[in-house]
Amino acid sequence: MGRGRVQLKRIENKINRQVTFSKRRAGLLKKAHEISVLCDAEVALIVFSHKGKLFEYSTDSCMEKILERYERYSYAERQLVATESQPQGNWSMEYNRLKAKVDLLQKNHRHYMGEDLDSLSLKELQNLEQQLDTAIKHIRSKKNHLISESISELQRKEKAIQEQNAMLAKQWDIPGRSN
Amino acid sequence: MGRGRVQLKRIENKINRQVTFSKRRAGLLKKAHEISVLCDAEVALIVFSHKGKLFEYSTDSCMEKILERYERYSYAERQLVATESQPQGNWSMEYNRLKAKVDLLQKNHRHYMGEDLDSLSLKELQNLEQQLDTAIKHIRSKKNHLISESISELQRKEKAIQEQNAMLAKQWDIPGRSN
DNA sequence: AACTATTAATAACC
DNA sequence: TGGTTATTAATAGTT
Repeated sequence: MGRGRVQLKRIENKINRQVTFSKRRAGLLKKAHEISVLCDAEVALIVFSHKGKLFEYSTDSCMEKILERYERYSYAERQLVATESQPQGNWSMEYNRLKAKVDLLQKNHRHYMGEDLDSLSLKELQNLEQQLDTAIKHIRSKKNHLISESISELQRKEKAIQEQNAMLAKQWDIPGRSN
Repeated sequence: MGRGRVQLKRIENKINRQVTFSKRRAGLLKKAHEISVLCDAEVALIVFSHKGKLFEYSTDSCMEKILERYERYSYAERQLVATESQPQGNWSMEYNRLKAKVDLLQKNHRHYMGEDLDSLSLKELQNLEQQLDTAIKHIRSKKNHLISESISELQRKEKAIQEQNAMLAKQWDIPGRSN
């Protein structure tokens, strides 16, 4: 949508790239905001320019909450990445980062325990409820699976014992009773 | 860019909102990808639908790296504030202690999400179920409280408006009509 | 899921 | 950067 089509490849001209970045960035942030409002969606957008400058948009200016929610969806993978090596450079910074993470997790955990709910909005409560509902379904299904497994295990044992009993009875029957 | 302008406000029609979400989401992801390629930028985009479904785009499909870069960026600012209570002695030890704590919390959290249940015994599953049951009761009660609060707030407003209407009606009635 | 009349975004230019 | 304009791209309403 400009004078002439554009190939989807890195713009080599530096000036041109910078100008396009600036314009498209504005457009992208605008569209992110629009879908967020129009469709009642929660959006987090992070853009690092080629030079490393940060631009961001998040619904209700609440990036951390959205990232936290995102992490809920992908913890299993995140763990592998996050448990990598130790910090190279600034210990103090990395320490604070971890500490903040612990705080976040603890706060989140309290929510999952049904505690400290005062800070949550109705929407957030509904999300939490739905999440817990799903979790409890998984847990019940797992539990029932375990129970039915142990029942069939017991049944198998019972059957084996019965067969053994029958065998034993036979051993007594054959030479024994005749009426 | 469609037949007629569109107001920047939540689309109330549910079907319409869903369709618009689907279309705009595709557009947004496309634009995110384009700016990423054209301008050699690093982009992370997270979208939760109204119903809570997750959609995402990230440059080189590497969301975690970008989020970590983001956190490094934004924690760097908080660093100034957070430079209080830090460990006195062995950084490495303290760091590992915290890291272990994070791992534990994350593992625990997954259980609360109904994930990674294989390692749990029947007894543990039952405890977890009971815990979640309690939590969900608290959450529902909090939610209902919020809802009923907002209902009585609305009723109060309604009443006030009705009174105002009555007043206005009176002002017109008294000097006006004689039949 | 397609279609198309419109609007919106933006590439090139200044 | 910031503004203008010719074009293309996105999409709202419709089928």
